[in-house]
Amino acid sequence: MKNVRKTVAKTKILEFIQNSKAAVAHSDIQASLKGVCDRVTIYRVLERLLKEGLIHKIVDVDGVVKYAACHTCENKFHQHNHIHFSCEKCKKVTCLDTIMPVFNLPQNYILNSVNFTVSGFCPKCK
Amino acid sequence: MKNVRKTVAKTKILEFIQNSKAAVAHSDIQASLKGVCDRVTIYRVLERLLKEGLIHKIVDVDGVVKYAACHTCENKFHQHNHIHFSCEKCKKVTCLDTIMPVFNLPQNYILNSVNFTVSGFCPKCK
DNA sequence: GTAACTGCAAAATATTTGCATCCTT
DNA sequence: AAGGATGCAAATATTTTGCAGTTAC
Repeated sequence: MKNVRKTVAKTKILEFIQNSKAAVAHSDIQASLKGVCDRVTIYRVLERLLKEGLIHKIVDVDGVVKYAACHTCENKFHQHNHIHFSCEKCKKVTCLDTIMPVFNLPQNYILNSVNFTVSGFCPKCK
Repeated sequence: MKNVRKTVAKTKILEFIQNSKAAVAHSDIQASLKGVCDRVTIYRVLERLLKEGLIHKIVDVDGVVKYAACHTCENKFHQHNHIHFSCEKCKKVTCLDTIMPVFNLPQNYILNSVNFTVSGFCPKCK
């Protein structure tokens, strides 16, 4: 088992993600932590945070990769089958923890994980 | 209104997509049409096919962009709120036209489009 | 002290743009 | 003939990798 270390970069990046109401892209982090750490370090820290289960990764409708804190995840059990809402105007991606889509896969398909993204206008932009 | 032309590249690319059971990536098309047309042409043709509503674009769980024919779309009305299934073993993405997830957005959110991707194992790989 | 982490350079990928030329209508 | 489509070169963007030096524990 790999040792997990607490570093400045990791702390700052995690704080930034946790303090953001919407999911953030690599470029958002880079802009916010200008001078604090390298582009590459951000990629590597994000990878670790994902592996440690502190954040989750969202690929939004446009193919932009974003990250959000795992507020709703209890410990090891990641419950990511909620919907991510992507606003077409302000471009913000938010996790709609409150609703959960209902569906059944056809026979013989085995479900592992779910990535639901819907887009439209958020309450502020509508 | 822009004029729409029928060209060799366009015909071949559309055929290839329509004959594929799973959604295809740019690289799949390129591999299949080696020598027939340029990388850049493929990008541009895909753009046109999208605009003309003959194919639709899927960003899969890994962020890979894929394209599939619009079998289920009647003319102008694109009904893309079906689920895309991404197999973790064979990496194929298929459209599950038969099922439709049920959900309700929280108040004041306006829904425009939907992108549902689930992953796991397809019947062949399970 | 050791293994994890970081920064910098560079490679690998993916996508876009400009422009001269070719082809469909 | 005219304007859309294509090929090639090159720019841009995004992510990954290698490696030497630094830091957390």
